Amino acid sequence: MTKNREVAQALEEISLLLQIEGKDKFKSLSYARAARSITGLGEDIENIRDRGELTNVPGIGKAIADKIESFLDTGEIKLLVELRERVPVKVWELEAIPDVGPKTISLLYRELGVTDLVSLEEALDAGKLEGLKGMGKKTISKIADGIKIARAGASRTLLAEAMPIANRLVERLSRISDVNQAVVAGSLRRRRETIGDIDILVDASKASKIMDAFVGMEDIADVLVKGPTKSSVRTKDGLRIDLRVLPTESYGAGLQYFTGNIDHNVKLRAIAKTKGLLLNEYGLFRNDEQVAGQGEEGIYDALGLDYIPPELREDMGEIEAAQEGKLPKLIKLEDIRGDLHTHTDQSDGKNTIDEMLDAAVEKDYEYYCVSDHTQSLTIANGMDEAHVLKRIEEIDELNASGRWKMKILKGAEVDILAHGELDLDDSVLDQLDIITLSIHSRMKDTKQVMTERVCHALESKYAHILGHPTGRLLLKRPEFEIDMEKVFETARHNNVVMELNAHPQRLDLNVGNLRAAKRWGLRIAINTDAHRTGELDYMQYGIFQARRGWVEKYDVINTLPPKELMKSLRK
DNA sequence: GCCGTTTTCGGCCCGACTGTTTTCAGTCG
Repeated sequence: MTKNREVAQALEEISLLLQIEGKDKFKSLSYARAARSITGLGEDIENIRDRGELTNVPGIGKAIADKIESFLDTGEIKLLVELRERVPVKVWELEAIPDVGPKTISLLYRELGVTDLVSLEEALDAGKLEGLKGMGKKTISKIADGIKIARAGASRTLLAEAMPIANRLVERLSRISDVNQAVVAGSLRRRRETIGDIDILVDASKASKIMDAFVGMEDIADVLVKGPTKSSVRTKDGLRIDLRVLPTESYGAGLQYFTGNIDHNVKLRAIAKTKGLLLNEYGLFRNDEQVAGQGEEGIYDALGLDYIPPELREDMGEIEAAQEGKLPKLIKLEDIRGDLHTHTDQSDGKNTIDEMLDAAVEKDYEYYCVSDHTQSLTIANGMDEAHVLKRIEEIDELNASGRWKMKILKGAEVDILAHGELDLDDSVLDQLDIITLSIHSRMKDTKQVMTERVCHALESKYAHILGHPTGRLLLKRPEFEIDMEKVFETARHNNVVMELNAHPQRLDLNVGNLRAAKRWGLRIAINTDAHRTGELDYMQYGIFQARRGWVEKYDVINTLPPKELMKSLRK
């Protein structure tokens, strides 16, 4: 996956440099489009290249595919090298300044020789920006302020951190009189793993009053934009919030437009055009007559598309599927019948088994698997064989007691050791209901070693589920190097289920891997990995991620009734 | 450079806001 980021960055840089050169606008847009597409892939671009399917990726044609291959083979793209020579500007630094784009960068470079933040600062201090075309006092001071923001770097926020903040905002806005409804839009509504800002849409006829209330809220550090229908602020903790107000008759169109993503919207508007229609945030229009717009459904319908759930709106095939009536029936939270990966205070969890079970019953689960860590994970107080056997006895007694109206399953999260051996003796593994295998050590193994190690573990007859298969921690630790296609193939042969770990910092598998797992005919287990009672709520984030990965109810084993669940795990 | 319900050429989403301008260019989403 690190390669995906590198390729996307290279293409994005080409796009920016082409824009700075100001030659062919559409060519530069193509590179940007391709870069966004790769960013949204999830799946390893190297695997796609190996299958010879690069040009199947939306926005990638022959020319860009060749450049990607060149980058993967040599680490270079000739065009990029040449562009950097012609325009030796550190685009990433300058582009990060708010309100500074290609035209401004071009002007600053051509007129003043500015190539990075340091030389820009020097030019500012020397008063050299004054007198340049379009550079008034306000623009110059904006640039000066923007340098600090560029230095701080773009920050992203976990979905699970942003969602409560956004919900509180929506609630506050809803309470303003004249507001009919307020709702979260943007990447938050698409349930992306991390978000860059919070987008909120308000349905109201009198916008100005709402704008005043919005920018006047506590915790607002800066007002970035304020107009009659649209405002942006930055909160004291650095989060950007965009607010758009639209009247009721445009609410659906506004929601559609504001949910995005850009490529999804662009394609929809192009389809509208072919039908002699105009689509914007006010509605879908034939000449001046509004054909649809109060609800989102009406817009998709009028464009000849099935309704596309927000989580799929990334132009990754969903529009074509909607045209053909082939959209997946996405899984829902209510479909889940139990949690198969949870911890207690017997290893590194914070609550007792009784407390966890009480919390699980609250969720109306039909089964619940207790799966604490095993011995080699000493830092998590992992259990040895004797401890696991004691736990097995205990759970048998709990089940016999009938105190909880659900089946308590005996499990363990068994460490995969250095060469793919399992961290418990077979005689003990044999007595467990569900065994989840996980990597917690040697995460810097080479791709080949890691792949062999995991695949060897999956070949064990005790391998039921592969836990958090790529080991990533969002915004913190990248996925470890591993050939997921090999892993999927081995899992397929050995009837091993892939976990979608629902912890908001993991969401592991990612979207591309979920779709790839589906292609392999693999089944998924959506598990919270809860270490305390409240974390059982993480299931909703797993469902969000599953939906983004086009996962349906029948793909997921913990939607099955208890008997069928156990049957499905048999070797 | 990409792409196809105008299909291998000729298009390429659409509008809000800002600052600097006297009507618009640049940026952003």
